[in-house]
Amino acid sequence: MKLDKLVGERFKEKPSDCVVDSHALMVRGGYMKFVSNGIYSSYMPLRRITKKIENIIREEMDRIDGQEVSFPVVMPASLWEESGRYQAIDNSLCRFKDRNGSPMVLGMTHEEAAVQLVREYANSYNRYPFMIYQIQTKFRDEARPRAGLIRVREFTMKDAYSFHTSQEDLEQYYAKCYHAYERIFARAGIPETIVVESDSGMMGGNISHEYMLLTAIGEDSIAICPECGYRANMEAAESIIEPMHDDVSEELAKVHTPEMHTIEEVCDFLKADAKKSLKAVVYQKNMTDEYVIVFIRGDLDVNETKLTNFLGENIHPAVITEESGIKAGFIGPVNMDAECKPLILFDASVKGCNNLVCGANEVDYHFTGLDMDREFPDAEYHDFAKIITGGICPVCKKKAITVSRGIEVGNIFQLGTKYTKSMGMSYLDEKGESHTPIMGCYGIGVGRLAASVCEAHHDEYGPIWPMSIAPWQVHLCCMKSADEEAHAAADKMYEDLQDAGLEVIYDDRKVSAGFMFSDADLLGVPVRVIVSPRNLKENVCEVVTRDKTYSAKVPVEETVATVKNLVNELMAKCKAE
RNA sequence: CGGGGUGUAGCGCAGUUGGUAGCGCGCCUGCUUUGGGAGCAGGAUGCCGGGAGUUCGAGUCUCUUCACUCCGACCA
Repeated sequence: MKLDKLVGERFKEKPSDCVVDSHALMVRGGYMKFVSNGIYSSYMPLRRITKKIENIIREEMDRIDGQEVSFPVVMPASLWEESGRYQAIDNSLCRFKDRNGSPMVLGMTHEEAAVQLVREYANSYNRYPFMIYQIQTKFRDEARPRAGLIRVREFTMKDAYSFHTSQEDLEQYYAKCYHAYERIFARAGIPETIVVESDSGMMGGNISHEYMLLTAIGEDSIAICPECGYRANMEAAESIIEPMHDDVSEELAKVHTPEMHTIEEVCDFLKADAKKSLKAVVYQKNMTDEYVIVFIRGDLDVNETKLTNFLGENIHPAVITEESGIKAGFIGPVNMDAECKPLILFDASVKGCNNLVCGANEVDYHFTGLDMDREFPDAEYHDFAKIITGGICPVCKKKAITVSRGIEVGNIFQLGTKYTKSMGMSYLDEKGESHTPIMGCYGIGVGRLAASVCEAHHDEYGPIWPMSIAPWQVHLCCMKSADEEAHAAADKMYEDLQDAGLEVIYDDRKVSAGFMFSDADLLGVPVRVIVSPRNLKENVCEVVTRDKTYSAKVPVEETVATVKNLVNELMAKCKAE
């Protein structure tokens, strides 16, 4: 490919709406163009990258006996009504009507389509297990797309669905997929991706894992224990708190705390540690608006995922009205008799604590000396707290937890029978008895993976693509192309490199060296070959790598072989273990 | 969904008390250049996001609407 005709503009200035490096570099490098909120078109360099990623995924899915299929982007609402998700999912599911007025949806995930595809076929135990997958466009009407390709509304995803006749069989296959995923990320150039336990969220099911690339710009928080290797998404990480119990339990006493609403204000005023306070966090159930108050230690935060899972329904931060009787800022468990009859829950962090500060349910008053065991001997405690850095590891019990940010580049779920059951899929076993098959599902966002690799491997000048997914393998620069001899030599080099089976992007524009090199940096091609009159005088070409770890002057006639070896070497670095 | 911010040339931005629409980069022409985003000369490019209003006159003031964006909530 000649660079002078490559569609898409590279430019110097960082677009003002780019806040993460991968986004800025991919826009500046002519990889993609904004179309609408969370919707992008790709130019050739990005398309070549995603194609290579897709092929790596394909190879690894095929290795574990995946069968590539294709599901529709547009599906009738009736299919989603079968699983109950047409009603259950919020407006991130795009709904519309066709010309006949029939309700339709845009596929945001394809469990329903997968079951629909195989439910008649897979009616006998001897057809199991099997896995089907596709690499295709999804549309999710996300509330807040951000960070370029990291979070978009329309994107390409590999989604796979496996079907099994027993939990053991699912687990066996799940383990295979687990390793296939590790191979995919290693081959795509981010072997540092880690696996964490996760909350399975709206997908239903039990066990699930997320593949995380740790980076400060990540959207997820991950709890990691360096002592024992425990890793979990913060949403799923159990929070263990040592009870704060003083030897002497003070009396419960009401104190005047004028105009003090926040934990900080009250604790400052009473010269108490936030850890010795009881904070009330108020939510409302989405369906009924019923109030839910969680009492938690003052320095901790509520993990809303845990709360949602406990309640079995969705919640939102409460709108506290006059009529509810709740005295915002002065809420406490003692004398709680608000008119709205809130559901009262206690987080495990306050279990066994005494001498706590809490609201008195009376404006401008708090209690001191709250003793949970004395005041609420029958209270039940549950884990609602967000795990914190320095927290106790749920596995090895050491106080070693660190919380880091990460991008979720892939996930795997043990779905169970949620979709097969609701959609009436069954098979006959060897005794002729009917059973519901068990499913697993496995996703990877292709564009997000490309952006993640860029995020992990770039410098201030541009991406540094791993050889396995680089848009081209070799970037050939002809300096001073007005010089006929140099231009002719570069043209020949272009032919020779291509004849050797290499993917070459060739820049013979009559532009300054700085301009040419800046464009090359933005394209991030791993190997660069420079032909110039100066080099030709010595009968050499310069061969350098984008990551600056290799630089050599090579005799012209040896250049192709040298480059070929270098490409192979760099490709070998992108191998799975 | 809650709270901020921004909409002026392809991109980045300036535009004062309301009075002829500007700068840098990029683009086009020519000449000179050429090893890390070159120089000179000339040139093209605007419904000042949309609508309504105030005014002799609106990029500027008022109202309204849309879009984008950041923080938070949500996220198979």
